[in-house]
Amino acid sequence: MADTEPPSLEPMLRKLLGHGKLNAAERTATLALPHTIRTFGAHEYVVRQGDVARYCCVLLSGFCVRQKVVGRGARQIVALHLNGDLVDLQNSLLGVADHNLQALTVVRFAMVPRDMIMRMMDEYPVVAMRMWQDTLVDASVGREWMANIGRRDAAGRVAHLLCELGLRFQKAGLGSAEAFEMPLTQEQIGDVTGLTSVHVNRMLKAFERDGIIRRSRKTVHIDDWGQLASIGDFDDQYLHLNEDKLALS
Amino acid sequence: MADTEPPSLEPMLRKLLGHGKLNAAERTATLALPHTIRTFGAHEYVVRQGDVARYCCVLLSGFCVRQKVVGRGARQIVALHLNGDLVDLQNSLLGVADHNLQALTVVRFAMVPRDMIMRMMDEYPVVAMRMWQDTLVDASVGREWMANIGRRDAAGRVAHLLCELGLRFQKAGLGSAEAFEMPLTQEQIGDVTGLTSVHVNRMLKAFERDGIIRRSRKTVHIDDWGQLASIGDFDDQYLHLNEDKLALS
DNA sequence: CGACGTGTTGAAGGAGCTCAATCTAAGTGG
DNA sequence: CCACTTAGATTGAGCTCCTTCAACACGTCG
Repeated sequence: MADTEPPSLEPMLRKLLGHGKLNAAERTATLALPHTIRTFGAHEYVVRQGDVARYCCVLLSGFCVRQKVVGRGARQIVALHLNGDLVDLQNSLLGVADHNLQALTVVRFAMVPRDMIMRMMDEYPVVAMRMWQDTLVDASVGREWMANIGRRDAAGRVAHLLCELGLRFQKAGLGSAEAFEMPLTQEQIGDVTGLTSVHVNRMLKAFERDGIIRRSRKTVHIDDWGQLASIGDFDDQYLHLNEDKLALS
Repeated sequence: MADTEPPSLEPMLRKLLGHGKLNAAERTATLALPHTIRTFGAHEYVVRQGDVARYCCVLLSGFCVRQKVVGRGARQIVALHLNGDLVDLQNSLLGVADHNLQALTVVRFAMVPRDMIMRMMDEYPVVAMRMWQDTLVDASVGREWMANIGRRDAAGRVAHLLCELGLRFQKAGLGSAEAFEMPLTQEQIGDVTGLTSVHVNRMLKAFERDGIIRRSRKTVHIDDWGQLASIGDFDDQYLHLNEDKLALS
């Protein structure tokens, strides 16, 4: 289980460096965090609502979502994670998970025990700060999704999501902003945007008809980014991709 | 301006203690955080999207909301803050505000410079941890709102919000769960729930007709909590009100 | 090859929106 | 103290965007 020889946590370090500087000692300590590697199958639940969370999961490969189930079965996806994301710091620091964590594809995690995060906090406050910032970016994305679901029409919601995916995939090295492999089914796109799969389909077809996107297999090509961004009222500021880190030491 | 004689930050300390223990030194250091007191009028913007955030605001009295404006004018309220809340740690740690902070009523803040939070982080990691936890609870509420907006019908959304307000007001000492003063106009309730003010009105009237709630002036009485919670599919877990703090030292 | 998950399409209905008028309460200035 | 103003609440009518239901197509994988 324990598998610490290769620098498994390198994707996490890269993510944290995206939020600001870390000195050599901090970088070393980050990579040295004890962890185990675990694999989950597609559709498998990694954490269930109500579980006591003992691990912070660093996503090494694959895709997973955080989601809540309301009333009788309807599902809302509240976050989408890819490559290098620190998943479930949220839950693990609050003790009891208030939502589910589910794998979309086969997924590989580096599981870091919560206690180790706490110790890191004490010894390397700056590293903790970077982790904190990461959860804040998550929250920022969440706020944008809220606005997306609450105040845009169906076309806007889907367009906005496509733009976001493009940029995030590019950043994660999984494609370009204009061409990437869609990890979500149309039903899952609906669960992100608060729509039905049927209506998501109609929106996608409409974009395709209008020459804004093209699809082949699972690949999405965004041919007219400008128009898609306009329909989705998309402004990437909320992703905090290119923050001026200087402000934060 | 500087007004450090009375323990202005006491509400913040109380909030942080809600997330876990702090020792005497940590409590003292928290109360000793340098800050200035500022008052804002109703409807005034405290922070605007795009602003460089230099302060973390502790809400001493009044109500404020965090909100985003999409496309041409539609507004989505992404968080509601009352008494003692640490507002805008989110923004202040990320540098550039990705949303607006607006006062609903006359509002008094203790403004703590961001640098002081950063220093606190170094010297008292446990205090920083409690602040982090606070932002995580904010995020948890945000996720529930997302599910509310995306996957419940209009009656459910409004009912859910009323239940949440009741519990939060009770916790903040501003009323009981069954009777509190509504700080939001129906239009603002719409901006929280992704509905129009007209439809919010119809939902409230329906609840009143069915004997679930009563309203007089701005006061809301919840007469049938069970039914309201059922309509809103309400489960207070996401508010993390009574967490088992023992888990976190 | 057959089955299941996913995507696609049509038709019909309804939940919530838009527009607009009216009503109420709480100021505000004279 | 009262006329006037204004923000917010209330109500109705019509409409539309999105859902629901249902059928069918496609492709991938056993």
